[in-house]
Amino acid sequence: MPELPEVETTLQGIKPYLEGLPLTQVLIRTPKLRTEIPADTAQKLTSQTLTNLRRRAKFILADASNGHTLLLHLGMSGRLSVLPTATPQSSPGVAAERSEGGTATPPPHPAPLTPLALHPNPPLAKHDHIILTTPKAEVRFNDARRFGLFALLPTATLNSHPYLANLGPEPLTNAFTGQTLHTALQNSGQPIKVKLMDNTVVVGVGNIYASESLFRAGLHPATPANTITRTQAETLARHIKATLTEAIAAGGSTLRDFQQADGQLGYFQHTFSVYGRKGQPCLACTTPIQSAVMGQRNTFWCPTCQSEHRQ
DNA sequence: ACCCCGACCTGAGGGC
DNA sequence: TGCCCTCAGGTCGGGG
Repeated sequence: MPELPEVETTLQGIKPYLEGLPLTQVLIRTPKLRTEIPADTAQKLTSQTLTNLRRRAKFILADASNGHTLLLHLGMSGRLSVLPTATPQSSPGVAAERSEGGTATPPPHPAPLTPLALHPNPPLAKHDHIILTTPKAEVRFNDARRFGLFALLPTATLNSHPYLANLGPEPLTNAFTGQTLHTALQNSGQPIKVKLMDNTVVVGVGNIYASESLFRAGLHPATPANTITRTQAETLARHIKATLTEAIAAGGSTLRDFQQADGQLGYFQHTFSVYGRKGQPCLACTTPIQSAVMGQRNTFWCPTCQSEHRQ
C-alpha cells in the first residue's frame, strides 16, 4: 500500500500518541507477518517508553528505553490507526454499548491477553494484528496481506542490519540530488521506472509516485537508466521531490484502504496525472494514457508528453 | 554484478 | 449466487 507520503502521514498521525509515553500494554495477536515475531517481543516492549519516532525509507522506527529499536513496515496493505483514550467523563455510554455487541470479533490466532469486554474501544477488526497501548491511545496495526514487518532490533547495530544497511538516499533531503541520481543510474540498462523503485537508488518511491514523477519530468518510463542525461536527472530529481512533498501535504493517496492514523482519507489520488488512468485522455494533451508492466508492476505514461526513449 | 521472476498473503472486482 | 480469474501502494531470495 503505502509509499513514502503515506508512511510519513501515518508517522505524523501516531507520533503524538506514542512518543515519550510508556507502553502500558503490547498485544501481538498475529506473530506471522513478513517475518515471525519472536514470542518475547511483547514482553520486551511492555512498559518501555518509545522515543525518537522517525521514518527511514518506508520504515517507521522508534527507540525503546531498553537498547532496542522498533522497526515497523506497512507492506502493501498495512495501516496504523489511533484510537485516543476516552476521557473518564465521556466513556460510560461507550463502555455499556460495547459489552453486548461482541459479534464481529474474529477468532484470534493466539488467545488475546486481555478480555475484549474490558477494552474501552471498538472491537478488534479482522487483521488487527498488533495493538500498542499508551495512556493516551490505542494504536492498532492492521494488515490484511501480512507483508508488513514488526521487529525489535538492537539499537547499537541498527544501521548495519540488512533491512537498513543498503538503503539509498532519502528523496526529500539534500543527500538526493540530480547528481546522485545520475550517478546511481550509470551501471544499469533497466527502465528508469524500475530504478526509481529500487531502494538502493532512492528510497520511498513506489509504483504510483514513480509513474507520476516520470510524467512530470517528461520522461518515458522505459528509458534505459544509463541513457538518462545529467540534465534529465536534475529535472527528474526535482519532480520526485515535488511530487512526494505535494502528496504528503495532501495526506497521501487513498486507493483502496489507505487511511491516515485518525481515519481520514488522503486525497492526492485526485491529482494523479497518469496512475490508474489507462485509456483516459492526458490532462495536458488529451492523448490516451498508456500502460505496460515494468518491474512486475503496472506502469502508466502519456506517449506524447513523455517522449520515446532511445532504442 | 546484474536482472528476472516467483513467492509471500488476503480481498475486491469483473466475467461468465 | 457463486466460482474463477486477475489485480493490488512492497520486498526478498533463488537462479540464469
